[in-house]
Amino acid sequence: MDVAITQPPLAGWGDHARRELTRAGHRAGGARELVLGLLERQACCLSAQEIHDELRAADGRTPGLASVYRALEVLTTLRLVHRVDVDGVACFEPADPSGDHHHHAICDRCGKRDAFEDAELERLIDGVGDRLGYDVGGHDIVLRGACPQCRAPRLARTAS
Amino acid sequence: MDVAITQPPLAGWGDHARRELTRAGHRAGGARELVLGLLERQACCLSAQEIHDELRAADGRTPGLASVYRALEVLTTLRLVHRVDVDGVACFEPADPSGDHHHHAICDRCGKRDAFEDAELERLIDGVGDRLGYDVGGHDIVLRGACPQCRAPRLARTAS
DNA sequence: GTTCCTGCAAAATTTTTGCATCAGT
DNA sequence: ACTGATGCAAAAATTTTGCAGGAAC
Repeated sequence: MDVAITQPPLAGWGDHARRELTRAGHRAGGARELVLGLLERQACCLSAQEIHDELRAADGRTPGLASVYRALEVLTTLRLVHRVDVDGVACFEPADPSGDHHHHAICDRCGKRDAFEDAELERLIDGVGDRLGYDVGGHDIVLRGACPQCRAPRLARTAS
Repeated sequence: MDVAITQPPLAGWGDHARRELTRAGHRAGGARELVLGLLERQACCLSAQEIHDELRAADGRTPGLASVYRALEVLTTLRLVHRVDVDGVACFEPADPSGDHHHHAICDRCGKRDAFEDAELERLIDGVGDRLGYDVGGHDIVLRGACPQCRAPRLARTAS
């Protein structure tokens, strides 16, 4: 199988991120730690608003939305999280320290976001960058369509 | 060469789009025609604001920004233009009636947007969709990095 | 003469910034 | 104590919507 569906949260990412934040001279504030702690438990990307809502639902203490954005900005700048544009809104997810990364398939119908990775795809993309003469720093791939669950009903209907 | 850099505007796209608009029961208003006419001459994607500014610079008559958005919405719905998210803002470009499409490389430094296509990449992406069980309706690939022009100076400096 | 299209303004959404205050080192 | 981090509110940027008037068919 060439395509792996990445499910589990990234092991050790949280501590790695905390170390890097300290190393970059950042203090351990409450809001950023909450954002970090949430991302740490997350398999796939979340928007700033979703992070804010999740934190409000989970803890009683909710950081301000602005602090969520500021935390995400710092984390993105330090390349500890990746920013992904999903349908016009920015989503964020832990970045694998090893450099591995995945891409996303987003369901048109239910909004579900799946992650996948494919080594051959990465190789091909690198080749494209080279041939374009670009010094490629990163890339994003987004598939849009109907996820297996959402497409199933109409497959069944068609088959009947 | 596997990678083609798509440069020239899409021949015949404008007329195709006008036909499709008529067929869908849309009237030939002034604002949409201006947007269409600009996109027709464009090689790569433009944001709504860029379209608005270009039209103001070119013609004396400038359609309202809202009309630009409305025109783009209609064109996108009819699949006559593709919408691409570039760094958080929506950009639009003519969609090839043949179904061919390209992707983008965006320069971190100068903001230049290049287009490229790669048949093998398309095949691979299709395969990924299949293996995920998605009924893939579309996909976007964006490369970010330094374009040949912007990376050249620092290559020269490194070499000296 | 309908009905759609357009422009303007207002609203909604998403993200950023200013500033006073609080907290970490 | 010093300086960064936070919360709140205001501002900015982007996109959508309401409505009255104008244009296409």
